[in-house]
Amino acid sequence: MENKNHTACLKSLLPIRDALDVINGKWKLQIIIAMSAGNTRFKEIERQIPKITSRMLSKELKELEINLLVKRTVYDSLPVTIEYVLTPYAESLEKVIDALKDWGIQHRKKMYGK
Amino acid sequence: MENKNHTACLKSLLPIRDALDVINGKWKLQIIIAMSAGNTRFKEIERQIPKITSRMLSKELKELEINLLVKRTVYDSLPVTIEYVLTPYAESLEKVIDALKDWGIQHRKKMYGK
DNA sequence: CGGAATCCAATACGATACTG
DNA sequence: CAGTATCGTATTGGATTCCG
Repeated sequence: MENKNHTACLKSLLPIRDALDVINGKWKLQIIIAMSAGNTRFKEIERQIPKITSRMLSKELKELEINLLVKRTVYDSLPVTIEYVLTPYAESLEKVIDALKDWGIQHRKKMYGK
Repeated sequence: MENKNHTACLKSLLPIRDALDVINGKWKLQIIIAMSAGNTRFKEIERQIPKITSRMLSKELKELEINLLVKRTVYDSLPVTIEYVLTPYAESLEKVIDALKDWGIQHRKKMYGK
């Protein structure tokens, strides 16, 4: 970081905020994880995530859908069923998530001893 | 992400939250950028960041110091001067920041067209 | 089942004034 | 200069109830 110039760094603030907004919040990553484990139905996902409320799950799924990470499909069965699946695009987050995880792991060691 | 198992993903949530907590918020990265440009004094940093208040700068600098990213030094000059510098440890954030920036850039293209 | 509506609590952030 | 104190606002998340 120190070897980059100021204006170049400033310009990168916007995309960084974009990225943070997408994955931040208390539930987004937990939802992605629950879905990556194969859960596709609203109630299924809800059961996988302790303490989440239907209100928050609904809200977060909408945001993930807007950001093209989740696809929502309504099936015309009786009763109608609704399926949530991660899009292939969601895999592009992997590098970001891994970077955060790696840094988080070593930071925790540094802060609280290994 | 899809090819990892659920419990392994769940375990990574804690370090990810650690990392996000450190860099999240409206000002943290702006402060780091201002400091990486060579600003070391409180008022200097404040001037580099439009709209930040002394209250927020003070609060965020404390948190960055707690997380070992910033070193605060009091010099016994007259009047006393105080210097803030990024620690070498702060450079370890580079990979995280770059990953966020890269994803953010391509996400913005995907969402709003190139 | 898959939510929406309403209300409430906590936290983040801002404005302003002031201090050693 | 380098902050602190106080207050107000805004955004976020939670609890509960209800609906087709």
